[in-house]
Amino acid sequence: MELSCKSEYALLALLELADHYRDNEPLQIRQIAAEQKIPDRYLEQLLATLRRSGLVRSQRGAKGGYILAQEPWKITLSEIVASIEGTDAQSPDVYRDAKSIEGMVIREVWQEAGQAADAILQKYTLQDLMEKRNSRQQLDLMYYI
Amino acid sequence: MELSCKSEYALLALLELADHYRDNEPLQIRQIAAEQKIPDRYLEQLLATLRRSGLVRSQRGAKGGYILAQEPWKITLSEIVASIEGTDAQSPDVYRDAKSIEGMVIREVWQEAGQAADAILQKYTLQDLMEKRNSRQQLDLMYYI
DNA sequence: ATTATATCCCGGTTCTCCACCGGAGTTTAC
DNA sequence: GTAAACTCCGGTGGAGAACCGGGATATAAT
Repeated sequence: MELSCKSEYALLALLELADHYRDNEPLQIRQIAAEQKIPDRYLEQLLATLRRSGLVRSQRGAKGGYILAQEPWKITLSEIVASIEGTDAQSPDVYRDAKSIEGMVIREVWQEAGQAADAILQKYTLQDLMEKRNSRQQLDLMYYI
Repeated sequence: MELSCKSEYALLALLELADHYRDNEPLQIRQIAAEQKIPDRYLEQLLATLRRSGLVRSQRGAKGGYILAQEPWKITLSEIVASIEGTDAQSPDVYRDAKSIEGMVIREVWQEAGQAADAILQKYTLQDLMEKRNSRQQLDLMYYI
């Protein structure tokens, strides 16, 4: 539904990391930020979040940076947005436990809609996004010629 | 995905209006707010939004209030949340800012997920919610006996 | 006509999250 | 040991959510 800057930045960064996954050497924040036009200080926070979720590993010190913690075809978009968007540990819903029946019914429908959206995000991996992008680039090239 | 207070309040209020749809006389904000435990001054804003979207009609003055503008089985949850949550005055995609190819691919997947969620909300009407609630109440009664 | 009753419209407030910046500390390669 | 990178901490500005209040306006009943 809502595509926040956070999620898009995170996806772009992970896509960049996926591109260099074969190199087996870390990519620095600065490079990712420059390549994808992301404010570096902000990207740093997002990568820290992704690290805490185990999607990315970091190496400190000189020649350090970030690497994907798993192969690109094992990371789904669902995991990414769950990591970045939804650390809704506890919502401040004190009054929500006074659950009317209508409230519960509404919540169930909402949950169903959320699961439908998540099902879509689960069937796409980083690898899929890369391939989608590559074939798109191919298409653009064809039109250019 | 995210179930905001706004949407839940609006749904509860419309459910209340649907309950009294046969009466053909308006329900006041105060009554809805009292019945569904909604802050009345806030509910007023939401009903104003729903009115501007044509989901609800209002009658001013004494004996005034709100009535559903359409039959309960003609109002989908999709319309409701679109009215209340989304003032997404969507501009034509042609004038969408020229982003990177990866940005476009990401946006397409996001759109697909959003449409999947909206499809769920489209297949439920106010009438459906009422029936869901009624059968739920029936169930609770059975357990109570 | 006047009045009681309701919506309508204009604000303001508090709070949280987003997007982002800066500094000080820590780890590591060289 | 120094430079290069991450790590942690806090802070800012803006937007929206979730409210509250006052006054203007419309309408039914007297």
